[in-house]
Amino acid sequence: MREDTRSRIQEIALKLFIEQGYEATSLREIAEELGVTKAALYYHFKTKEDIVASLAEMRVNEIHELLDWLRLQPRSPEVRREFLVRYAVQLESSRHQEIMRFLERNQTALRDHPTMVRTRELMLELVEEINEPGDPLPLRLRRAMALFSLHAGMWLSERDAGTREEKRGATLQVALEILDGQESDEVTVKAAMERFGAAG
Amino acid sequence: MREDTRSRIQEIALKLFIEQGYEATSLREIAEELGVTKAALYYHFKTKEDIVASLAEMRVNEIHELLDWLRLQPRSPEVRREFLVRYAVQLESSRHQEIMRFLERNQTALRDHPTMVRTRELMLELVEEINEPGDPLPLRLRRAMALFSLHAGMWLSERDAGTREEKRGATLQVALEILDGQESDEVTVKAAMERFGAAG
DNA sequence: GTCTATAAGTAGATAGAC
DNA sequence: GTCTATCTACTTATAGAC
Repeated sequence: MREDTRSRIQEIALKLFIEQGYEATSLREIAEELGVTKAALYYHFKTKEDIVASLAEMRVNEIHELLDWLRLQPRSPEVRREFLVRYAVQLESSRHQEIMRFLERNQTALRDHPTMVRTRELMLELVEEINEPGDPLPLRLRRAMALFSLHAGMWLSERDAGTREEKRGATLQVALEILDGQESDEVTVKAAMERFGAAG
Repeated sequence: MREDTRSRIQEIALKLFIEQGYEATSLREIAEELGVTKAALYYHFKTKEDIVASLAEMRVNEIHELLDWLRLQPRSPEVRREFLVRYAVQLESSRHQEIMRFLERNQTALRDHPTMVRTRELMLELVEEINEPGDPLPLRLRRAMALFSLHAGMWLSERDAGTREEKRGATLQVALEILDGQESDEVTVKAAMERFGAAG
């Protein structure tokens, strides 16, 4: 089947790109792990970059969905919290978590890649949407950091003690605390975490 | 002069490693930009990895200094704030800021490099030192995030509006807010920022 | 300290048989 | 769809002249 080999290539490439980096992973390695020759890869993907593009596109679509939703909402504290929860839920989806890891870890190598440029643009638009035009710099920065902390939590919690559930709960809690400047009451955080848990 | 060429190699290598990535930068490029041949590089550095090691070592030394200081202090809110300020001051030193950018952007490529492993270990020890053994996970995570936000602020503020002074002030302010859970009064933040400004 | 020349290997990519 | 064989263009690294 055509689609099967294609997606196996994506799967293996993604794994190796995360482990070793994009530049350090050769098509030979991908082919070997798949049990075929390099030439076979070229039937499914015209170039090495095309493999990257096919992976990064999935992420672009996800962010775009979120951005479309956000633009239909008014700018309010409630929407910002809801947005953070939605973003966290998206991060939890294991396939997209891997793709994001790949994108994060290969930022420099893929700097000028069109899908990469698009991803950065969309992320900046997200940050703009959760801020009001006249907001002071520290407030803008703090909101951006709240979003960013969901990413950071991902890698920090690899190491720390605790179950997976505890870690993702803690990460979301901290992100919400940062967003609201610690004003978020326990009830709000608890409610958000329940929604978060239900979606995982 | 021997030392002169050696440090010019480091300087150019650092620049190219940041711009293009470690793997994507060849010794030919470094040599060309320096105006010598590849062979000349090999007189100063045995391998490409040795150039990296010489760069990463500077960072290791800086973190170690901070860790040594931190271990002599009691674990208190004041010390944690003071630590954040010291860390921010270190980040401001332009040479080390570049080295850190290099390390951040090439994490995957340098994953197994000894100096890289050492850097990660030291960072984790710093995080341990600003936490008490029995602290709950969300609190631990938030403190780690405060430290991390100083890094994030570095790249976020590349884009945002405002002067360099405003940006670094805002970044430190946000980091302190995250650390204390917004409890830090204005006076404390102002005092910290003044110290920060004096060191830049 | 820097050069020329070259070794030895790998990369991404293609042509054409099956 | 996958193969073998091959091309071209690099790469890191070394030997030895100046």
